[in-house]
Amino acid sequence: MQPAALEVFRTVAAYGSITAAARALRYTQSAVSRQIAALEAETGARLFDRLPRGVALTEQGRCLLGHAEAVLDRLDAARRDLAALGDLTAGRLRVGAFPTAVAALVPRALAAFRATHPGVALSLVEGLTPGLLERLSAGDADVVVVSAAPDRPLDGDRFDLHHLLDEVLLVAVPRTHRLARRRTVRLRELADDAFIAGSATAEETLLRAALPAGFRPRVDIVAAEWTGKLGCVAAGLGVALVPALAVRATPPDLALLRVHREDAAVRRVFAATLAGRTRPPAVRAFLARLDAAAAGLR
Amino acid sequence: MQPAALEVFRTVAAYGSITAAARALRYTQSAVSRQIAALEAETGARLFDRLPRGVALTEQGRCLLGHAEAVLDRLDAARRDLAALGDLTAGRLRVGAFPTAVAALVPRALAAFRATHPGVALSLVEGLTPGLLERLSAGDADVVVVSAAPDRPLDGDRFDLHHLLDEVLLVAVPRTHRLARRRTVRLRELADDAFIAGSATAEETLLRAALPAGFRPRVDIVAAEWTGKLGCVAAGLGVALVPALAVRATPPDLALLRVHREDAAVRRVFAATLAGRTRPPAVRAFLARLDAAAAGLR
DNA sequence: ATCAGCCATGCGACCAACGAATGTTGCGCA
DNA sequence: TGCGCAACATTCGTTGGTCGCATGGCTGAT
Repeated sequence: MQPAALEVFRTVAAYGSITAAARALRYTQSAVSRQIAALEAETGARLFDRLPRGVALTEQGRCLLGHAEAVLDRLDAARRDLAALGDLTAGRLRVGAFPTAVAALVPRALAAFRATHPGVALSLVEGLTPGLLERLSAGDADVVVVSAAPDRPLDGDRFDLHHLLDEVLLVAVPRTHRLARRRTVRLRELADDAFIAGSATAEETLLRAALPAGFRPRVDIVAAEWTGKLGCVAAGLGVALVPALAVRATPPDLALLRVHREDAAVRRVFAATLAGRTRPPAVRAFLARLDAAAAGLR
Repeated sequence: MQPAALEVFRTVAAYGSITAAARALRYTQSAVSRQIAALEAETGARLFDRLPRGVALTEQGRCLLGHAEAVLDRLDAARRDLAALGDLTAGRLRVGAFPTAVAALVPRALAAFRATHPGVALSLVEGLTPGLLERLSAGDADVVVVSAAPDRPLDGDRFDLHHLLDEVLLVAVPRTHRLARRRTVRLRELADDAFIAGSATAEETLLRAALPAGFRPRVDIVAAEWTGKLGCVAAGLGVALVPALAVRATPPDLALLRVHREDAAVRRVFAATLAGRTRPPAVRAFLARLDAAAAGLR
């Protein structure tokens, strides 16, 4: 029941002649004759009636023909699908990323990926680093973009980590602020400024951890959304801490200043895949897009 | 892409281990390892990630697995179907027969066939001999029951003819008829009797041809159906010619007499299949039932 | 540090399938 | 009726693929 034999069988059935099929397949007549004989021996059924001019399918031959064509078609489909997976004209890519990466980095990479590989089905889930790595381990994601503080590195044994960039912390100030022309500030220079905090959880878990232990900003206003937060800053109500990845472009009515690296521990951003697993072609191509997007944001 | 390789692939995927799959398949580990390697070379894709403990499917491996299982399942289905066709637990049988054969002979054979092979789908079409042979040639019937006068034999080159019986001509007479106790009559003994003819066409084409040239029966009544015809005979309105195959059993109120063989040319009844074609198992089995049914009617 | 488990690979042997040539059968033509 | 042709079957020698056996490299556990 080898596919080669089924192909021979199908051709003989189509031509109604062993000799003609042999010509078409560029085999000798004896080879085709023996292939058919072997198939008949294996199935225990006579598949062709030998007529004076050629051969004709028997009932059992017609029965097998349908199955044979289905099998050969399915094998072709398998080859096509595998090739499509290889050259990225089909397939899927399941990406996970932490919230601020979803703001600009990952969407840009996804857009570039889709532009060149429109056949690949994309999906994106947002989550926090531990949950994302859990998804990756469970096989529910192909690649996840995660972050880690330098003093708490990720498990390099379980994951292959592809370093994308180091996230810097920015301070958004009004254009009229006294430090608006500076490129870098120390946090102690902002000790007297009013801080506009973001949503409780994100602010607590992400930014607070990044700040040095001694610094306690004075919080006057809490704004849940980034737009509202930056709006408050632009209106002169105070200043705000912003992860660099959260801003797609510098708004015209405020200034973004880097926090001095000694004041804010940068978070390292990686693309993670399962260790020991070969990265599917789609993942490899997406990593290249992520690199480009990260370079644009650096 | 040989089925054996796909089977190995499926087993390795199921066990997650080349060694375990080899044990299950009663192969050596090296054979399985090389089968997988060959499959990867053929597809141009890495199908498994080699882990410290066993192997794990890659994305492309999962893609192939679905196709491989479909192919293997279909091959199993093909084997089952062929076996079923061989042992008559499945398949179909398309029978054709001329009208009087449909009265008793063919239905009895079909009933016996169905009793032992309930899985085979049966179909029966009624027709005249030329049309039936046309159907057979066109592949629209598997076996046809046909009749022929001895002086006009069927084309033995195009058809394999299996002789079932010779149809005798009967005369139906009332129980009170002067010849009712006889077993055989000469037609000239009925020269003064009134004949009840059947439907015009059937009577003309079938019976008239069977009668000797010199005999002209006196026709008083025409009755289209067999039941009405025999009813008229029972009522004493006359006598009627009846092909033996048209009567399932002797009605209680009339007598059936054989016409002397010199007076009526018997029609030979055959089961015909295409010459040079091997008879499918269902046809062979049905021919045996036809033989038995014919023996019962002889 | 040694051991055990797992996969990859080199080697020799075997079997299956191929091509070339020949045999067999049935049809068509002179 | 005999011959030639066309198509399928069969035999023989060769070749390539696949198996078992053995070995080696690697990793995690005792």
